[in-house]
Amino acid sequence: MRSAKTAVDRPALVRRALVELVAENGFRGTSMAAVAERAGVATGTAYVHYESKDDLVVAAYQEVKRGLSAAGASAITPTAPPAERFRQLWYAIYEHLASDPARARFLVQFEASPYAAEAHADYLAAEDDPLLEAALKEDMAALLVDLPLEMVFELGFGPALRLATADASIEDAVLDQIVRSCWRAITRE
Amino acid sequence: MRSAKTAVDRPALVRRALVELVAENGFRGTSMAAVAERAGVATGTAYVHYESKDDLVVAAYQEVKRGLSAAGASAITPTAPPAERFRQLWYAIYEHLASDPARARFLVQFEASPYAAEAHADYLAAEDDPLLEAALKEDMAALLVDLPLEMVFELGFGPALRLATADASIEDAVLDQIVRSCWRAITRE
DNA sequence: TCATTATGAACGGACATTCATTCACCTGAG
DNA sequence: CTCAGGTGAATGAATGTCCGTTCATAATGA
Repeated sequence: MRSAKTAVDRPALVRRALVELVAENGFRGTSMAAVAERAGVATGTAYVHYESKDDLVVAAYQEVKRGLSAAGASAITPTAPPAERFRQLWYAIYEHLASDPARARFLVQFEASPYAAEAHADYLAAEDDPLLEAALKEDMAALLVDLPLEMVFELGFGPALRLATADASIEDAVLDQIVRSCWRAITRE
Repeated sequence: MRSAKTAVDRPALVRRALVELVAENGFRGTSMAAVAERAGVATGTAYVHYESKDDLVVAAYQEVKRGLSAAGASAITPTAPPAERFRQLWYAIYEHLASDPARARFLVQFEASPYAAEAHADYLAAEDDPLLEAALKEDMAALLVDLPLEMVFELGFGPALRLATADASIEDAVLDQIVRSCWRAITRE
């Protein structure tokens, strides 16, 4: 607790190794043995901190999502008008992910997988994405298209996620245009 | 005995079973035994027609993609202006997938998976999406944003794919708005 | 010392793949 | 028309590998 040096956060190493390996090889291609090796830890260590592979996967997902929320929340000016808040959020999410594409690739695979269905249930029970949702709500809600919130997120932020998946960097002018298009996609006419 | 005409297309049954099971349970959750059972054939039958599970998965993907191209191609009026051709294509793709969400869910998972990387190589070698690409090219190309073709597809048609994943039907007015937003997303300002 | 965490060999089950055998259907000789 | 023989498809039990998980034991540190 005192010295920062001796304390190695092994659970964090394990989560990070999982995210990287899933990004590289998919869920089918990443074994717990490989995760442990990448994390520099013994096979059994992951099971000291996580009940099962699924448990670890969900924990890693939640960590990535929390990081995303934090990056988003710190970028928002609460007093800005909705379109501007959306732009701030969008950029923050894109840059957070693009600075570390492994997270983006992990997210894409997780959200396409049946893990997402399970995690979604827990999620709704525990209030969906408190930070991001709060940032969108209230005055913004009146402007939004009448679709399930899930689809609003997909249309609004899905492209940020998927663009961050690629290594190629994108010019700011093009990004600007894409952000505006995303905003138009989720906005009433 | 019946006429020889009654022959069942077992490879097609196997591909279809794979698509359904992957849509329901993901790649991790679908075994070849389960695929065979769903298809109503023996375990070994799949291996008469496909070298491996990967081979089957890729074959199923290509079939779904061909179906998509066909649906798109038959919906296009070659003489219509680009924006209108895009709209026709978008609707055709959306309706083709929404009429059978298993295909959409399979595609989403396939394209997020490491299978996609392999399949992509074969794809580029064998000319990328001949029908769709041709529909977009020429007079349309000049209007498009300067991004890799892959991203143009993602921005332009990704929402159609992901919307088709849900069971909830969407009002035409909303769809119309989304199509226009997709067009704006891939179009120069 | 005691409690907590780490270790990695070992276990059991699941899964992709194989293969010896059976089946369905055709061919053409009788 | 019949039927022996040939061909490829179909079968499903068997095989070997991989992988998630466990656990007896060791290290760590308070």
